[in-house]
Amino acid sequence: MNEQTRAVSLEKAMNLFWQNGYAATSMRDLQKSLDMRPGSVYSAFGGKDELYKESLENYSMMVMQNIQEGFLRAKTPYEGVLSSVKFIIFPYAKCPSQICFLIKSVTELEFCSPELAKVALEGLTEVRNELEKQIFEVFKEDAVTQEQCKEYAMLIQAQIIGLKALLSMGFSEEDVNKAADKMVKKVLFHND
Amino acid sequence: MNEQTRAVSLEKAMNLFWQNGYAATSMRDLQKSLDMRPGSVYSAFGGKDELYKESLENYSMMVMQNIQEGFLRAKTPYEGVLSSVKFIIFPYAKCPSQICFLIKSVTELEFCSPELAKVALEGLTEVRNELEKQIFEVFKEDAVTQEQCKEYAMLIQAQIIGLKALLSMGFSEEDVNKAADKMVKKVLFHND
DNA sequence: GTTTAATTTGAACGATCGTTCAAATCAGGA
DNA sequence: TCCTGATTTGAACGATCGTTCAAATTAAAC
Repeated sequence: MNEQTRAVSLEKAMNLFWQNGYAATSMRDLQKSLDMRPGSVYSAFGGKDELYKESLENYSMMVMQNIQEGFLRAKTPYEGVLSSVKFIIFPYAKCPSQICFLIKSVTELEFCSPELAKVALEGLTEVRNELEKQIFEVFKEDAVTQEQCKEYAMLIQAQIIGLKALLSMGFSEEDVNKAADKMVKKVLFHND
Repeated sequence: MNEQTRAVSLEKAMNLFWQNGYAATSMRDLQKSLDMRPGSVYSAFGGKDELYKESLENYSMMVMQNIQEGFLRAKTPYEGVLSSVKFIIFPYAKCPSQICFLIKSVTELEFCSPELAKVALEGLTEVRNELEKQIFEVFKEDAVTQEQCKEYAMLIQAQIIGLKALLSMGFSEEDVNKAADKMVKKVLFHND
């Protein structure tokens, strides 16, 4: 199996896991979606756990790449942070789930398979660290400590998770989008 | 099976489902935890889906009862809202998971079994409506519309979900507790 | 104490799970 | 064209899944 088709297959596996979760996605579902026979899947990716792990890493990489590029494209650091938040909340058109794959994984697997949950947690930390760096740029000319930016990043990440949950609960993209603007501003600029 | 022991069994089932999720909790796990034979479980609760549904309803009831009582005990409406938020974030000592059972259910089941997800969504709506009522009391003497309170309730619920996620991500109760105070205040009082 | 109704038991069912591996197929060099 | 090593195939394995139901046990009524 060449590298190109492997990447396409991994994308498909990720989408299936993302939508249905670890336990509810069977190897047979994956075999069907990837159009591969059992043995081929095992030879290309190892077992279910390994495939899930790669899916998580693939997701993290995708998010990191997009928020880094989005930040560079933005006119101001603040707009950059906002674009990162917006990308994670509204990643792309045909998303298999409104919930971030990493959070969904931690939620499902924190007790059943801590090793996989740990991989998801590492992804969340990576993203949060990137947000922290971006937030630091917003306050570059002010006297805002790294520690403060770390706290902001934590709060922004919590906002993202909460706002995405609103989408799963049926609130409109418009409502959530407005709420995102409002909450990011409140976190970063209303400190009394 | 009498009513008392049935309630105890339901509590145990809820805790198991809450911790491990729907798919990763087998009927055999439940049979062991409830110390009941397969047939007895089916006769008392029906199948797995019905038992899960009852667990969700039991959770919603427990949360509703606690936030209603907490609000009544509070000295001011604002402290009442805060106590509701705090109860959902830090419900009780030996909680099977940091994530709210309702959100965990929606996350896991929104695609695999929409009927169960719908029950969880109804629970979330019920809680949000109670929060809205409580928030309305905070602004009783100001000119704040029902519509505005509805939006606040939505945002507060998003905060709760995000902050609880921070706990699963390893942040300390102390950090999350401080963040909760801060965010509730920002949502309710910083409108510019 | 006997009979009847209600409840509990646990072996068993068919389906599906993740995984394996001998056999079939394919690709490239001689 | 034949050989050889790599890849792909899919039937099959044992384990476990949710669920059933005849039989055993318990409770209630007389």
